[in-house]
Amino acid sequence: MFTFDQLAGFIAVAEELHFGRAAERLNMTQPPLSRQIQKLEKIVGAELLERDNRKVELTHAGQTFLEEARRLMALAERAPVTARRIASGRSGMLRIGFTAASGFSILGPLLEELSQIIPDVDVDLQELVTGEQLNGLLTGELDLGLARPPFDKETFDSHLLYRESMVLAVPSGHPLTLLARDISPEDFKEEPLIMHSATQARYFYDLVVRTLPFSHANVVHTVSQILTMVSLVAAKRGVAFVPHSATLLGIKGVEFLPLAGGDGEQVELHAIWNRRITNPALERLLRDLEFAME
Amino acid sequence: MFTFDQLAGFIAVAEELHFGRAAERLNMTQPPLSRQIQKLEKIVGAELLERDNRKVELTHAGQTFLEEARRLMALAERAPVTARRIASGRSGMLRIGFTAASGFSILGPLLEELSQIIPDVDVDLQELVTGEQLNGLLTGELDLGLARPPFDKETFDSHLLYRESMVLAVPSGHPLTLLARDISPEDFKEEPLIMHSATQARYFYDLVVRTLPFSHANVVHTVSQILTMVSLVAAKRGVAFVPHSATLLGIKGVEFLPLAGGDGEQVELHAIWNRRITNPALERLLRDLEFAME
DNA sequence: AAACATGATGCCTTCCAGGTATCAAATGAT
DNA sequence: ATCATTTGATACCTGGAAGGCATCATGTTT
Repeated sequence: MFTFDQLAGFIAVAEELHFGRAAERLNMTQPPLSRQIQKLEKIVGAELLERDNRKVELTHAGQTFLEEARRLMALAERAPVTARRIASGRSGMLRIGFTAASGFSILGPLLEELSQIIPDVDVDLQELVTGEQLNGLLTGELDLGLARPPFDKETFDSHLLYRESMVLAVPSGHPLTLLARDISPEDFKEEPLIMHSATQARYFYDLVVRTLPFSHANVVHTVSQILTMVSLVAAKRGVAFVPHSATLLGIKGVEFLPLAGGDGEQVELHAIWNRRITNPALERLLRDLEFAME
Repeated sequence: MFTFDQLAGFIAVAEELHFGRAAERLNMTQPPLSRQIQKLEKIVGAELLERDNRKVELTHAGQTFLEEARRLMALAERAPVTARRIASGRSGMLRIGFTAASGFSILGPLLEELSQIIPDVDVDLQELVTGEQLNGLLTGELDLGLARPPFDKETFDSHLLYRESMVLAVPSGHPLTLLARDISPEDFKEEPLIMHSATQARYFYDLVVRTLPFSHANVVHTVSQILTMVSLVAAKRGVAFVPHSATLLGIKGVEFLPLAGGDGEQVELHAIWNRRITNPALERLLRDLEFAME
């Protein structure tokens, strides 16, 4: 195999059509350059330059080999640059998982911010429930998750992105909309309830069970996605507890009523990542976002 | 700049994920391979492989650098093959000039033959009068010409491709078409004549002047292209001497009558090339066609 | 705890690339 | 015609780099 030095030598001679000047350009003397070209021609197996004692000319084979040589040199010069960009996190690919509910609120601004901080990084988005995200982070299929607790603090590091209160979604025209005050547990104890799945939407389920007194007897549906929930409310199947950002969905036929109390029923969205970071783009992102990395 | 050996070493390690096995594959021992990779990483300016004492893994930068390295190696392996193909004339580009008249007869079969002998050679065709072809052959803008004498036998070598007789083109229904014998000079001494240009179509002009007695007083048009000539005949502007292959033009309203005599009025088409051949594709073509190369 | 696996390091030798001096051949000037 | 000039090729030498062998360092397995 030939060497890059030989290629550079050939390109210089092909451009100067003069061994002496080419050698000067390469900061070397003429004799080794002559030998370089001879060796290259031997390796390539074809005469590339036609030279008599007065002038140097490219052969036809030399003309096309010159193109290939230039392409090789360009590629060889670009490759380390690309590698360094990726190592520094300025380029590459970031795979982000998000829960459907996080899409309403934080995803848009976050992507906007990403394109400012790491503009050359491709972002791959996947809608996944929290459990699947954690799994992806473990296997390395995911770099960053936008999900809700609980998760293993040993394995994962996180940053609280967003905290919002729960509201009660009711069909338009429902009697409760006439109340001029926040909703209390008393108000919905008779209402048919659309509830979160205990397995698929464990975070919401746990939160509601923990902070809002309600009767399981009232539960008429069990679903895992906020969007489904709000749609069912619009269809007058019952009322539901949803995060405040669900108001952004813009579904007609639903109204959202504040809940009295105010503290315990707050839901959190975290950015979560594996403490064993291998993706330089993620590293750079976290550094630039100044997330605490305890 | 890194070397191809370093790239090959990196590719082997990246594929085996094991220095020992990679070294074996490369027919070398493990220590120099380790150093090779270290040097490559230093040159590239990024960690490409993450290695502890138990396993080897590609970093993100390493993954993309691996692709670039493979591309480089593939390109480097292909380049000499292409160069050799061109040097041997099995590939490349052949620029052929032809006169309009030669296009009727020989060009089709010749191109057919070219695609058999040198299938990977691109053929660039240009319609040029003989003088322009000779000029192109001198400057190297043309590799082969299909033209008519005269030309300098010192500079150019040639091969007679085709010899055909001249015929008289007359409008359909012309009285001469009723003759049951070949045409003699007597027959057209009163006919209006469409003549070849003395400068632009010197070969035909000289030939006609030399071999066919006619009166300049009868000349009604002077043109340089056979096609124009035949079209004017069809428009009943007169009669014209054209090579036999003009019958292949398929222009309606024209008939072609044989001329008595038979020998002197033959026209020749030659393949002509510069004796200083630089294009390997031409060299190969001539060899394979078994043209005499005195 | 001992044996094993695996990548890194130290040291030696060989080989190759580059430098200097010079040659060979063709051109051009006196 | 001869001599100086130009320019690529060759001869010979030297320094550095790459590869091999032996060994180390460290983590895993039995």
